Amino acid sequence: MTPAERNALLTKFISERGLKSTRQRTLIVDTFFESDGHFSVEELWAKVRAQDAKVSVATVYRTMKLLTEAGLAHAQNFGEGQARYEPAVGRDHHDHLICTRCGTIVEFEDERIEQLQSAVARKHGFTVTSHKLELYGLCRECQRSEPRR
Amino acid sequence: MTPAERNALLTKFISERGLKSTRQRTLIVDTFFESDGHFSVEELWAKVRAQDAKVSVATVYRTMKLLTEAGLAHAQNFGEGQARYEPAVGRDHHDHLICTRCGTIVEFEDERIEQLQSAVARKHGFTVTSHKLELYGLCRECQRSEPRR
DNA sequence: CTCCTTGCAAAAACTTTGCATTCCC
DNA sequence: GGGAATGCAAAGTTTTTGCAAGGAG
Repeated sequence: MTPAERNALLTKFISERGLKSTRQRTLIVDTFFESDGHFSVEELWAKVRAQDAKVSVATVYRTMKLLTEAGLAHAQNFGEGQARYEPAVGRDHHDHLICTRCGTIVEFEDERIEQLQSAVARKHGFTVTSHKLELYGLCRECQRSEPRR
Repeated sequence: MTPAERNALLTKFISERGLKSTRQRTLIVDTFFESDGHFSVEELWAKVRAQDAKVSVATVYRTMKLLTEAGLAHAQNFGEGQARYEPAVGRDHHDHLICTRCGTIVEFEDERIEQLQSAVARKHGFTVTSHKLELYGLCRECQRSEPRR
């Protein structure tokens, strides 16, 4: 999805709710979508402050909450004690492979797994609205540099 | 696995490391394994304090960390901002179906999903050591009592 | 006796909130 | 001008840690 399309969605969301578009908001949102990855609030804050040193963490938290409510970002919890956000719109659903040594996160998707998940849920009478699949291990590089001991 | 078997593992772990078996430790461990479920530290602490009012949270945290290192418990992070622990040994691996309305947690396992996960990891050069699969939605009861609007 | 463990309270890490001020529209 | 957003600092949460006192082996 293009920045223009994303901005259209955001503008709509903001105007529908009587919210306002501010310098900080714009900066945070642009920074977040610029390089898509998986940001912690702290990392995002660092990037934002590089452009405007006076933006407070609170504003970053508030903006990410807003983006999440607008459906433009998803909060992921990889068990590090702090949430990570990732862009959410215009991207296919995907899951994560996480290297426990270097922290690399690889995204993947597998239609067959999704289907099996639906089947399992159905069997238990559940209606599934979302899911989270994370595989933890060592990436190729870390397997090399950290030989079995 | 029987309490006896579990205790054997724990005793081994403790003696191997020069640790000690204390009243509090025993109480917390027994309470944790007694009714297997998914406890937050706070819930576990409440149960423990019902038997010994003077046990501190810190001890519960320290004991659960110990159990985790010993491989007898696993920390799960369902994104509530606080971790939940579940017994880990002598049970087959399983994943979770979580009702987002009433909080019910159903465990399931599916060999085919596991196989597909391995295949995906291999394709990306990862060696997987663990994984987490959670399906979020409404359980049968909550679908009934919360009709579509 | 030794040194591990505990309780307590303080500290840490992450996130939210209250309030006066500033800024959109 | 008026309501919304910001910055700041204070407060909340959850978890960890330092230290003196107590306890297991």
